[in-house]
Amino acid sequence: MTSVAEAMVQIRRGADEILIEEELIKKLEEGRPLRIKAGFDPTAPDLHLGHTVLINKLRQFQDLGHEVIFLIGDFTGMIGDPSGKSTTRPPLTREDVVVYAKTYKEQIFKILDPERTRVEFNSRWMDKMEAADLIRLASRYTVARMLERDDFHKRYSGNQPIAIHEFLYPLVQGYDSVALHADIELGGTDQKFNLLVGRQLQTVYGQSPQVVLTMPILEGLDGVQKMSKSLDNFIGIDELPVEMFGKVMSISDVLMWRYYDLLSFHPLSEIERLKRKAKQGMNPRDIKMQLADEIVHRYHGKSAAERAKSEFIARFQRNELPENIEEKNLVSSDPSLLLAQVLKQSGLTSSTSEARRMIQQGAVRVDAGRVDDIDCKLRAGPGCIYIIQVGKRRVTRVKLTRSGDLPPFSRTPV
RNA sequence: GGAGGGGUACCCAAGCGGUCAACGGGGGCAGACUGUAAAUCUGUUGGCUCAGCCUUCGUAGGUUCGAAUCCUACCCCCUCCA
Repeated sequence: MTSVAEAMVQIRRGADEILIEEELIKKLEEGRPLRIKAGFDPTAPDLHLGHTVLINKLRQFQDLGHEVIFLIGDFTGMIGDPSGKSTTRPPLTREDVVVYAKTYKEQIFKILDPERTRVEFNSRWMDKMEAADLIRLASRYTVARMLERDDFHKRYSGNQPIAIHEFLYPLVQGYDSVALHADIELGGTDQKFNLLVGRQLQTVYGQSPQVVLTMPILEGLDGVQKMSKSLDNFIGIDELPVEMFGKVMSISDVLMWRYYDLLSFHPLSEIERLKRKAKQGMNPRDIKMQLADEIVHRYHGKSAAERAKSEFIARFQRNELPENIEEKNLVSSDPSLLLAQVLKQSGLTSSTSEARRMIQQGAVRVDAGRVDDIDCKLRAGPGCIYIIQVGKRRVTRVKLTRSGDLPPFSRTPV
């Protein structure tokens, strides 16, 4: 068994804040498996690296012998966590929640140990709560304290609406800790308020208050905003190895260190060594590659990571075409089709207007040759296959046939 | 319940009868430079059968040769008073 002091060193790594550390040490000294709670909104079905900062920490607690309670907030999900949001969120339907929750369950065990994970749904106790109980719960907190919360405060003073039910979110989340007798609750720094409500409610209900541990929020690919699906700045743990590798490589050098700090499992000394090397002139690109390698390896295995890396090098350092190019079959009724039409119909651009813009801006290549003629047409017929690129990342192999060339039986039956 | 302010493209935000597919900023996309980095510069950012045409300024009507701009009704948001 790891000593308390050693455990504390591990637990502190990457953590933003531990409230209150002395209490945590006391709980650890009791020597029993602690109940570690972390709540998840069943709103974003696909886990991304942003989520893993927290989940990795949960895994760490499991490795230290504690019990993780992965709480799916299916009840609170119907409210929608107002944390960090500047607008009211529409309540989810029960059906949505069920679907999302299922996806979560399928994905977390890529990181967590199923043996030491208890998956809970807060509807289990919240559904039983009666209106009177809810009112009693609500009476434990004041509006003034709610408005202390940064996001509520901003919205309130910024003339943005706050619906009453949003106040219930922190209360219910806090009550979950009561229902679960949580010893520790983990959350992002933006959850601090909610986690503290849990402490207070536990005290009110005669329990010893949970220790609150907050983890930093991981910035998305843009390096500024929180990683999230809705902002499309995420790296999903389910993504293809090549995609994943490429996305890591596309982050900025500054962000790379942030990712190293929050995502890498390498010893801190190793990361320090890399930082020194970078200062001495090592190409940050190569350091980034190590990171990309580590992350892809973690979710897809060693060989997939190696393949992703070599493909990346081939594609972007040697400018070769990717190995697997998507193929599209297009049919033209004329002997030739406008390139702009081809771009749109193959899905390389979302509209012909965009296609024309891309051509005019010199972003389009056909069989590796740049085409900037807006009136360019591609011949259609047997054997007319083109490799078409738009920008650096979009590539498709287009097979262009004439409708007359099609054998009769392949026509769509009426 | 009363009084006032406001709803413009992905976001913020101008415009207040024609020159508006709509200034400016952010973000996005593309080009140059690179390390698919950052920074910088440039272009672009409703759709189409694209030197032209069509649909957009909360919703629905109306006035007018002509409306994002004026009128009417409705919906939504905010503030203050009660």
